[in-house]
Amino acid sequence: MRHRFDRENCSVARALEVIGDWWTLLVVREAMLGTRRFADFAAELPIARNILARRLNHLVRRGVLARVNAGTHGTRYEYELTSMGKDLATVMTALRQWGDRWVFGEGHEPVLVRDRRTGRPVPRLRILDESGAPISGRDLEVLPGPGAGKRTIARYRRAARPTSS
Amino acid sequence: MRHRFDRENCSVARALEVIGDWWTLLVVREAMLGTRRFADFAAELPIARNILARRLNHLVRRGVLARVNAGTHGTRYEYELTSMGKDLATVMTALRQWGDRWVFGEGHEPVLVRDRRTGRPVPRLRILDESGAPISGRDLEVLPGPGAGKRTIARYRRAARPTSS
DNA sequence: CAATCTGGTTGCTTCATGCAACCATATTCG
DNA sequence: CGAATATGGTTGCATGAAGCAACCAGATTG
Repeated sequence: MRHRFDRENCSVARALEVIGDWWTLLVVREAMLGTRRFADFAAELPIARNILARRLNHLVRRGVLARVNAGTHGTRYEYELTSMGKDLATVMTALRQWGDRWVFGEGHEPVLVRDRRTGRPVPRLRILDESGAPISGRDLEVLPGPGAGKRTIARYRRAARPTSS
Repeated sequence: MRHRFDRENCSVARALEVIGDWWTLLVVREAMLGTRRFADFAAELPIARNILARRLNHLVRRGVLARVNAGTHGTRYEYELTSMGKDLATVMTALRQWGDRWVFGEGHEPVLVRDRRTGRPVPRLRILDESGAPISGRDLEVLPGPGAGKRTIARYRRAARPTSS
């Protein structure tokens, strides 16, 4: 059976357990673009309908989407992003910018995201310190956090290796 | 057969084609923590060895990792991040912070990433404009970019919908 | 130069994904 | 109101991806 990251003590792994399945992040992307109904997701994405149903259910169960009743004469569902889902905007932006840069290349971006107020494109996300200055990769230090388990602690004791730049 | 995003005109989809497979991003995470050799990846991650081999090859072919010869009496390989790979730090940080916040919750982070110079944790990534002020989700506007195909353009003409907050 | 370690590959099994057909309920139209 | 159609799925089957264990060639060590 495919390995699950459900019990893994790592935020990246656990995040992937929620949004790491094939198609899942594209479903979220559609939701961010305003898609709300099953048929519209199915029309925008070349995804199999049974898989779409599974992904939507999964995202609802995990709290990324909410299923709201939109029927007038009975029940008819729509899907909307929760706060948890909207908060994926940062992940989505990071991923889009990485793809823009390394897959398509500057000047060949398929979509442009800009600030409606100024009309200027959204600048690249950067890892900044509290004063707003960039932190270089070499200055990033990884160590066990308050929720670390024994295994994590052992591992970081074993490896006082620098993260790559 | 599983659908491929190879020809999709969307940076998110194309980025997922590179790093979206099950396990792939955790392999990259290990590389960022300093792991370089097959056996060490295998020891840190509960991944099947044939899948690990496949992932490493895929990442090398796509330019995220480089395979360098580290043998003294013959060929022995190590894997190191390329610039393309190192640039995934932003994606990784966004994903880790999202998992920290929504899966583990504040104060229960399994690992802490901090600025070596100050000892302070890395603040949350934010979508900022050029002057450093946060851009609200409501102010993000999505439109076809210079590399947009006909389908993308038609789609955005059809849908002048706001992105969610 | 024999023993062992490294870095995989191969074969088999099980699960995830894709495709097409089907179906119950909601909605619309005459 | 009743018939026609659209919506939002589910089910069954085929194929490919991931897990497991055994195996193997070349590199390294004693």
